[in-house]
Amino acid sequence: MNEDQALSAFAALSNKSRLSVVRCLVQAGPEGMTAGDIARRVGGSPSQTSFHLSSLSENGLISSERQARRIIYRVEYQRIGDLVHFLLEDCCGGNPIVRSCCEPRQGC
Amino acid sequence: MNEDQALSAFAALSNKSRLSVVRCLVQAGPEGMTAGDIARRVGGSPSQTSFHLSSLSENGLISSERQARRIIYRVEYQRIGDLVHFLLEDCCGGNPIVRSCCEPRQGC
DNA sequence: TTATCATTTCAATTATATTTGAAATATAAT
DNA sequence: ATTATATTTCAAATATAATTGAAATGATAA
Repeated sequence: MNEDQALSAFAALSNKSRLSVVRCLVQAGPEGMTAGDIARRVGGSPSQTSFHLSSLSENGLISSERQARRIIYRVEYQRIGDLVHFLLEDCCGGNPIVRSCCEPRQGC
Repeated sequence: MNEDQALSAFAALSNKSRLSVVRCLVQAGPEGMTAGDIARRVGGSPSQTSFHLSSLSENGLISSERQARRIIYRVEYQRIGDLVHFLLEDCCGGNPIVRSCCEPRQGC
């Protein structure tokens, strides 16, 4: 992941509705969730939610697949991992304080 | 770190100038860097840079200390670590793919 | 093939963020 | 005291992002 991609990914995650979408999809797991269900769950209008889903898709943080007339969205863990990696290595030079926050039980 | 703090931190890091500031301060190390030097380094006007430094400070991503007529800024690794932790645990539920990207050599 | 459902797209509005340059503040030097 | 340096603050202008509601698209069912 390069700098511009990281900047866009940070922008995508800096919006409350979009962060909710990501969390929804993490909860939903590998089956994913349809656009309509996501909209209902995060409490947004269809067009509003579609706008946010596009933003997350364009950044590769989620992916989509058409299934009949629904569109199913799924979280892309690898891409979020790439962002974490960018933050740790490219941005913070592998600093041990930051890296220690990746351990489950480490008081961060 | 709570959700609102994470949202603000993502917003802070989603700007090119501000991300440059953070990288500058990582390079500078524990001695930190004065506002003026940061401005010159990232190629921004004093007032513009001050605006971005405020944004990063308010989010706790950097800290400042007055030294005579200069103000020295330093990166707050712990806070960036907290954000990484939020992304890994609160947002992604400790997903192993994301967590594996914290390892230095793991192809992320 | 007409109607319905799920979603996206678009243009207009509203809201938020950033830049700009001048003025204000704070500290130090002459 | 006056001047110079370092930084911030402020208001105005500009740029970017988000919301809204109506219309368009795509897929299925009657």
